[in-house]
Amino acid sequence: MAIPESPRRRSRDDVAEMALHLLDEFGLPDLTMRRLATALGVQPSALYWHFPNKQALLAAVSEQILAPMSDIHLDELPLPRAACALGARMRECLLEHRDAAELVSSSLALGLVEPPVRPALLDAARRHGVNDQLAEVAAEVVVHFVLGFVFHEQQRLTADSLGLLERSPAASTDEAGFTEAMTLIADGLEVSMGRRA
Amino acid sequence: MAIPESPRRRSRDDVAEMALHLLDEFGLPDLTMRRLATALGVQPSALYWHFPNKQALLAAVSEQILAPMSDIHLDELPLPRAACALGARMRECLLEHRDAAELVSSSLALGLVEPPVRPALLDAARRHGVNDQLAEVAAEVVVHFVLGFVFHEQQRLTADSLGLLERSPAASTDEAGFTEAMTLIADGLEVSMGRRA
DNA sequence: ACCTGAACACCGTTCAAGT
DNA sequence: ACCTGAACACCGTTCAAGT
Repeated sequence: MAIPESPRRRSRDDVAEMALHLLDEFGLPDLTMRRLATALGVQPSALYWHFPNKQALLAAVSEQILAPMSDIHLDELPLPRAACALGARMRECLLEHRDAAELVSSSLALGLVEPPVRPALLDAARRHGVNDQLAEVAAEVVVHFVLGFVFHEQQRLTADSLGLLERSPAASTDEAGFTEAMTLIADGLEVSMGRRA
Repeated sequence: MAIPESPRRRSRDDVAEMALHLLDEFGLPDLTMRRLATALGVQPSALYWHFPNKQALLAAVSEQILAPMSDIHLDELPLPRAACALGARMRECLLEHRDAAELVSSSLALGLVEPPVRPALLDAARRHGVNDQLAEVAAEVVVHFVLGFVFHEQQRLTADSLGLLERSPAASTDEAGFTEAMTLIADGLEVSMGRRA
């Protein structure tokens, strides 16, 4: 009398979601198409119906990671403070998921994902009558710095979870270095704004 | 009568040099241990006598790429100008070799290679009586920004050498964006120095 | 529309054994 | 000291065929 389980088919989103899950559990090097297929109860070739290739799949995962970026509200923050806030938020998003900085970095470089912080920063610039081009430069500096910084941070995380790493001086003193660097960038931004005004 | 060619053995440096050559010719994804072995006329397993693993080999290649960093002379340049000069030099080094930014980025994150610009920047700071810690922050910002920027730049290079890329508006307007960003960083550095003095 | 089965052309790494 | 030969345990991707 039991209605036979219809063999549930997967959507594109199901696949990306499972990929993110595997990323957190096993890390980027072990996020393979074959592992992902197995986790979904499917043949590896089935994934190629949903995505043209692995890079496209990884781009979808990148988008998931960066999705929380859009519910930040900067209100009337001036450009330099907005840059700081966006950089900090981006770091938080990346730190939520294992190897996220490396993954997003490559999706971004390949142009498969839109640079985060850019739209919000352009918006903030316009509200305060600041040149678009300056906002573009700021976005580039912030995005690259944050990705590089967190990349480094996360590699160290997995390195000493692996037991390597001779010196591990308590937890990370990274937090302070990060905000200090973001302040430096904000200061530079302020000077540039003054020069143009 | 001919003296038989002694089967020339390879040094560690020979291997790294050939790897750099293959990197330029075929790019990072095609720089495999097997290809490298073939190019050297040797079995893949032979490489593991010279290097414990592929990452170590790639670190040696990274060092070659960054080697020209050390023949820059900053003389009496103040810290912000030194940062600009070092960033620009680092970009030049990276642009000399295909996919260099991606490669160096990962060697650096793994801690297998020493951060370029850092020693020279610390030196410049000391000569001018600037706090070490500020030089550290500056080094981090510059290194991460340059790597991220050039990574992006190089990915676009290989992307449109591959024929992809819908819009290719003449050559790259990257040069201008880069110097502008470095100036922004230098300005921030100057402000920070002022605050501490 | 969504997936299977089977194959193709590769990978990095290990290890006993040779010279 | 430096390398061979052979194997192990994998990869991403394609494609005809199934339902």
